[in-house]
Amino acid sequence: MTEIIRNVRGMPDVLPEQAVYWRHLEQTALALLQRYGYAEVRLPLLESTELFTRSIGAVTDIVEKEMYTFADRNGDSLSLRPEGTAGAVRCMIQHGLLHTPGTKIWYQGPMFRHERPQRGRQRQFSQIGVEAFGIADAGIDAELIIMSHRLWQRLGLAAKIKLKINSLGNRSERQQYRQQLQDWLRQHQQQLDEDSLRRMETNPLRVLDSKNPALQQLLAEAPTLLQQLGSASRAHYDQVCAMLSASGIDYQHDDRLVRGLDYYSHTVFEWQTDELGAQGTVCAGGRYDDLVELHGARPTPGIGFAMGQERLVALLEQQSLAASAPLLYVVVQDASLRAAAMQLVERCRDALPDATLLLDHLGGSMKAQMKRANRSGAVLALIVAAEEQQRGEVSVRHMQSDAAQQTLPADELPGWLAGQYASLH
RNA sequence: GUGGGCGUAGCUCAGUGGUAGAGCACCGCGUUGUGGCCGCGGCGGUCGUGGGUUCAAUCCCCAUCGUCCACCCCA
Repeated sequence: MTEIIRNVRGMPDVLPEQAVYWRHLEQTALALLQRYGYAEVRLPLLESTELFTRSIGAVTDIVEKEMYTFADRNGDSLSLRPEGTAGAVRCMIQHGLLHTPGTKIWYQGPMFRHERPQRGRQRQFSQIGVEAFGIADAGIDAELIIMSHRLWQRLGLAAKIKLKINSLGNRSERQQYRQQLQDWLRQHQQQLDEDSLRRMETNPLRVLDSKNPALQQLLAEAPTLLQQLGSASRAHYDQVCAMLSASGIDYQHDDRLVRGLDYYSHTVFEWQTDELGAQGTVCAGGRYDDLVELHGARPTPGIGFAMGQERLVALLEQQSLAASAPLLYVVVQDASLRAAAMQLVERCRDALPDATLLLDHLGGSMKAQMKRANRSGAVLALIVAAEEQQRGEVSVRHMQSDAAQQTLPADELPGWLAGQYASLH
């Protein structure tokens, strides 16, 4: 027998039952983003590899070992996007959209990282990303966070998701801190584990993320970024915090929140849940005031965040989403009546543009068809049979109540159905 | 990339060194033109794959692949 081909590891299918939650998430998010003035962009999945090495940071794991990179037929190095901000920035610069300050965009789609799959982590995963360009004021930092909080509320997830924030300061403050932290870590080398010793050299800020409990205790004594901030950076961060407080947003300042990507500066934040195991970050982002300049355009501040759709869907699946039942399921006595039945259903569809009307195409005994009608959850079953047909009539059976089956002229069916539909809504 | 758990029917799982079972699902019958509940019957498995031990392996051993969880990384 021919071997059955499976999906590629880490690239999962979304089946109908789950897709309902995806739709719900995307529709809810889209409506909210529009209300805050964000415009949609559609970005390619493939970009020049250099775009990512330049913006994400050459020594990050994402670039070093997680990108799907390959040579195009002409030899160019291309990569499947491992995140969305780099492509968004590229797009904005390329099309001159940064000349008008205050451009706000969003995008949605799959990202790719070659990681070992585990709960809440796939090789192809989807994000909804949001970016605002050209706004230096702390108000946009706060608004982005407030907007995301509003989304959690809309989705009924607010109680499960907590906000952590920190400031990484500007480039020079961060560099100074990096040096300071590295020195401090060196003094405590003998207490560090293998991973941390490695990161101490390559990316010392990441040591702060360690999950090793013994290390966490030690790191509580380490110098903090906040202490290192100059007055302007500190004022910016304080403003963000003040605006969040004023809006009633609960947040927790976290000295160890440093984010994985190199391009962040100033405000960084993560929305986390403890209901998804080890991958609890459901939405994360921050400022990247140097990124546009890094890509060769005029310096332009930026800020954005990305939501992990799989993770949010996993939380949404804990609640039930009422699927709307079909109004009608059409049962046909024998195949010779199917054409007439189809015409009748189409007339009904003309009269009820929003209702779900199903015609049985599998045939078989009426008993078998009625079983399918029942399983479909339809409110009504329409029976198209020879005897009624000769009188120009059809029968309607109420599947969800004890009401008696009734017979009515086929011509009156669309109008009668519309009445039934109206009484249900 | 590292470590651990698990791979038996479409799904959830039980089970035994002598080549397998349940529940659910699916199909049919109990109505000559009518669902749900109930009863009866049926379909469905190279027990992940390859090798080894054994008279004999789905069961024991090894390898491999897949999957899940954690590390790592991060949405």
